[in-house]
Amino acid sequence: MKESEDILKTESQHFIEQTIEKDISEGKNGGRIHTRFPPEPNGYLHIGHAKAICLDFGMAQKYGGMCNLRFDDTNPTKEDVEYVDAIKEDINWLGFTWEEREYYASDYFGRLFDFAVVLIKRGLAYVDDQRAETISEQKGTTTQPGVLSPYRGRSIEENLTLFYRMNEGEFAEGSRVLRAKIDMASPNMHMRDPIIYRILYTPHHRTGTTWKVYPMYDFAHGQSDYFEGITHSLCTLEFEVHRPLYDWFVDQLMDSDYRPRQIEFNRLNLTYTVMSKRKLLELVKDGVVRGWDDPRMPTLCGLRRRGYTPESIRRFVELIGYTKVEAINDVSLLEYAIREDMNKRAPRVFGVLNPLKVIITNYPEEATEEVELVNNPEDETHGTRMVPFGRELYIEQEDFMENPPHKFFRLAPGQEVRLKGAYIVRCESFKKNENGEITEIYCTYDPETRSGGAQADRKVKGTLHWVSAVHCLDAEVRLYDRLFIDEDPSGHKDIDPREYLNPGSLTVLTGCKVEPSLGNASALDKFQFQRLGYFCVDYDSRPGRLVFNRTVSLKDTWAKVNKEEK
RNA sequence: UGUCCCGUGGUGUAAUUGGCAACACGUCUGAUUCUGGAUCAGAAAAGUCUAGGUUCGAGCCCUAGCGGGACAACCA
Repeated sequence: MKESEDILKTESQHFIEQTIEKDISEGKNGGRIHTRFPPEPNGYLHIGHAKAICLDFGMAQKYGGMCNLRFDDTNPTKEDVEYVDAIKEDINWLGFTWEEREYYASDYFGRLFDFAVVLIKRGLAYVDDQRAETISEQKGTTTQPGVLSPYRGRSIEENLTLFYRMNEGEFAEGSRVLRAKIDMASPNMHMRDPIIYRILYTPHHRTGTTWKVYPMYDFAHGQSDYFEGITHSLCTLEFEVHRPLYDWFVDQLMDSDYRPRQIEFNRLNLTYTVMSKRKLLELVKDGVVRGWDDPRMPTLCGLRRRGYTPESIRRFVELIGYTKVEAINDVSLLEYAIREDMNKRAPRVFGVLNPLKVIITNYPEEATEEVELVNNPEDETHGTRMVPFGRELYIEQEDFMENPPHKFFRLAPGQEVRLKGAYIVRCESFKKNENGEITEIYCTYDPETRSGGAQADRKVKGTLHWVSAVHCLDAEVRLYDRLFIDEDPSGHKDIDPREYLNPGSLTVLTGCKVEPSLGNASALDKFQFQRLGYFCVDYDSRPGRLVFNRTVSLKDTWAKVNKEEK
């Protein structure tokens, strides 16, 4: 019954899928689907871009189309090749490919220039000699129409000559621009004779000094879509008001039934972080974080270093969906996505973050043995491993209390716990130093309770992780917390998000102890430190000097109970 | 005193296009467990921003409000 219901239940589609399917059914563009992902190479990609990437490439995949990678490199003053390579690496890492279709808006500078000439010849573009401030003033306001530029009536010949001369380097930057002649009274500010070409002498990272004039975004994007045969140009909501202009240029360009259309969706916002490239750049420049790939950054390289997998990011994007509602998504959903992924895949290991020495007084002095531990209880195929056990061990400081509260299931004087995979031990006594800090715990073990042994089924409340003191490896562990203490740090007018920085966003722990099997782990290897969370080997890690990043903690209901009782 | 976009449990989304408001996360129970994790079973939680209208029937269509956002870069 339930199964048939599931089958009958039509899979729900978001509004972009619905639009695309409608276009297909109406036979638009011959039923062809072609999208593009168009980053500007002026910074690193962040998880907001991942949302766009999943859509652009995802729609192409789903509807048997193609997705181009196109660098929107129309502003040489802000762009650099450094970013081109990083962007490509991140897209590939996420699991998408543009095959051989790697394009640049700068590839179209010639065609764009020719198109501008066509517009001039049709009387639809003119050279304006006024300064930026004057043009801006004449634009009017959102409630008042603009005034016409005194240069608006120039002859076609004069416009043509001036535009060519602009590109020959005869005029200073800022002295002249080319504008489309549309409507200075339009309620849409973008239609009030938008600037389409400006003079720039900064060399371009790909075209060098070939060009002295560069097209503006609005004069490059739709046209590039058109040149590439893009059918669905998906972008974020803030470009909604640009759409009439996009369409206006396409109208001038069209010479067949083919036409690209722009569809806008909501940008990704995450709680407790900032997402704009500018603000992220400030964090890097100010040294608030260690770089673009700092594990606290929402950049893809940062998330990668933190231990996030491409699968978890794609899953998160799938969970939040695409709408036109401006929402702020909870980071805890992103954390859910990585936990869900790692739970199935990450090998379980023992790591002790804040070690406390335990001595098993009735265990033979020099003896050592190996116990067998399951690598992943969620997946038998991961097998088992042998972990050394001995008389002296380390457990977590948190796992012992001299005066335990009610319902504390761990070690305390007279209380019993299981050391996972090994024996049940009872705390008999402990030692304190002159500061009153507990330095050593003395336990006895019950040899019959070894896992798999005669008394193994004896029930105790708690199970602890541990490492053997003589065998374990030292490690540094970096714990991360949210970068900001405010849910929406950039959502307050006139307040700099940096006012809300979390001073405790990074905690570096040294002298942590991990089991010996971790000795040859390499960068980005991922593990579950049992009872603690998911951890990932950092790029800084070296044999003999291991460094781990905590990706995310395990859900900790004990911590919650504790907090509530406080 | 403009134009455009958007208002559905705490959060994010869905509702077969006008037919009993569903799913996920989170929360709370209980079972189970050699991870206080995971897993399994169950529960609470919105009557769809407001007021009208059309209709047998409105989250969906219409009107008017209210609230939020985008737009006046030689940025993208």
